[in-house]
Amino acid sequence: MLDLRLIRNHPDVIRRALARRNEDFPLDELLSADEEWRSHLARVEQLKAKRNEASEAIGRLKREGKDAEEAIVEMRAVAQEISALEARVKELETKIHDLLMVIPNIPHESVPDGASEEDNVEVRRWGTIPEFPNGPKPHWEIAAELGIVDFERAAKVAGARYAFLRGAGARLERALINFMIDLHTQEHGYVEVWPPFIANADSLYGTAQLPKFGEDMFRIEGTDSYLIPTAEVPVTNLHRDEILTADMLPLKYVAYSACFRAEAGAHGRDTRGLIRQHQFNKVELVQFVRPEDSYEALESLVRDAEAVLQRLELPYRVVEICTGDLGFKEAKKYDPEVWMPSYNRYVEISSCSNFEDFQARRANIRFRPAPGAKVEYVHTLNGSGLAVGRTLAAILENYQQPDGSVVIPDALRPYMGMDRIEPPAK
RNA sequence: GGAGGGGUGCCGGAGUGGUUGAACGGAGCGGUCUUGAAAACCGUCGAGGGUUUACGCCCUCCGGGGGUUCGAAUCCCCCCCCCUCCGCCA
Repeated sequence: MLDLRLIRNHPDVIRRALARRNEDFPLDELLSADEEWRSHLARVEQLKAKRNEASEAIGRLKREGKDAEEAIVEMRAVAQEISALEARVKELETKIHDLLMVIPNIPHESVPDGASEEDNVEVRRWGTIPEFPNGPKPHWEIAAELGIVDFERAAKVAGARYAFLRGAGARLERALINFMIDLHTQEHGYVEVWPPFIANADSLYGTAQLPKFGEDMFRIEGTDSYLIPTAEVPVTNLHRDEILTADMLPLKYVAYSACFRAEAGAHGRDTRGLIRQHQFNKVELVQFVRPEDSYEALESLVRDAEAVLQRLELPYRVVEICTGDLGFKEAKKYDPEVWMPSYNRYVEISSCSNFEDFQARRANIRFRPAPGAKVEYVHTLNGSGLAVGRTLAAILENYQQPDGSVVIPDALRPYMGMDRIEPPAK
């Protein structure tokens, strides 16, 4: 959510932001609703002031045992006028609020202009792309031959876009989760939390999945709760409606969660393998920081995500997302992308964003900069560190061997208890 | 799921229709005292919004939403959450 006063006083700033995003938004409608709201509000408040004054006088008269009937009758009329005007005020407030909920965040000045993902900017590459003389096998073939992923039975049990991991596959998933969390807690200063995997509508408004993206989530029938699409939701909302003290910041959390995505509109994309599932595991990093620190925090957040790829010795690049590809709530975003041999390209495996105060305003997360000072909104950030299923796929593909086995990256061996996944004996 | 109790400011905790935005504590902030600190004492101290060049003025907020009333933290209705006991369950 943007600051209504910023919109009111600097509509040019908003207009430019919308243009950079190539986004249609009825800004003039919002501005005129705001103007009308304020003029009605002024009148209602005048009447209320009058009423308050009269009510106090009535109280005084009654205490003195005098007759107050005349004033009461007069105020009865005023009360009616107030409720009529107030209805209009509320209507306008609802309209303004609804519009504020769907106006996207302002891209940071440093975000490259662009129309689509074609215009995203690669900022760095790391690692060496492996060669496969006989061509790389896709991870779903490798997994099938190793007997570690079962899509068919998952389809029988749950449906399309679910997976059963088995044996070393299941263990690899679990090893990755533990490895990632340990790295972030022990070396990057994050506090581990284990969140609920269900969140209520208030939380989803707070982090801005709602109202615009309800279709992408699984709603629990008969409730206003949803399966979380990412741990970002519960972990950011951990501090909803709170005033933090300055010494708590920066506040850095790492959380494992299963993530659930209905993926409306994704039919036909990445239908094979582990890349796009309705349920997947993710280790998420979430930070609450002072506003002046948030861009520095974004850089270190990306480095924290990259560290996972480096430890696993997976080749990757980092892409800076352009204005046209930037998500609704993001002010700036970097996507680390891992090399996926069978795709012959880099594939998104993390997404690290600074939301500035966009989520903090919605979720009402504030802090007191100094004892006695006025409260301010914090800045929130988050990033995957990393998407576990995609990491597993990347390991299978990048570490595949000519004999059908898959070597386990060194960093993972203590967690796996093996240094190689062997194909079953025939 | 059933029964009972409860949700008040940064925290604790009063307050059941008329100067209560809220007593009293604590924390914080400013000051007196002190070489310094502690203690003591004095003062200050919620959030959001409208309006104003500004000082200020005004409105709203006591879990959320409706209602009654000239007037509601206080009365009525619905909902949510927390606690205790019972049931169920891992």
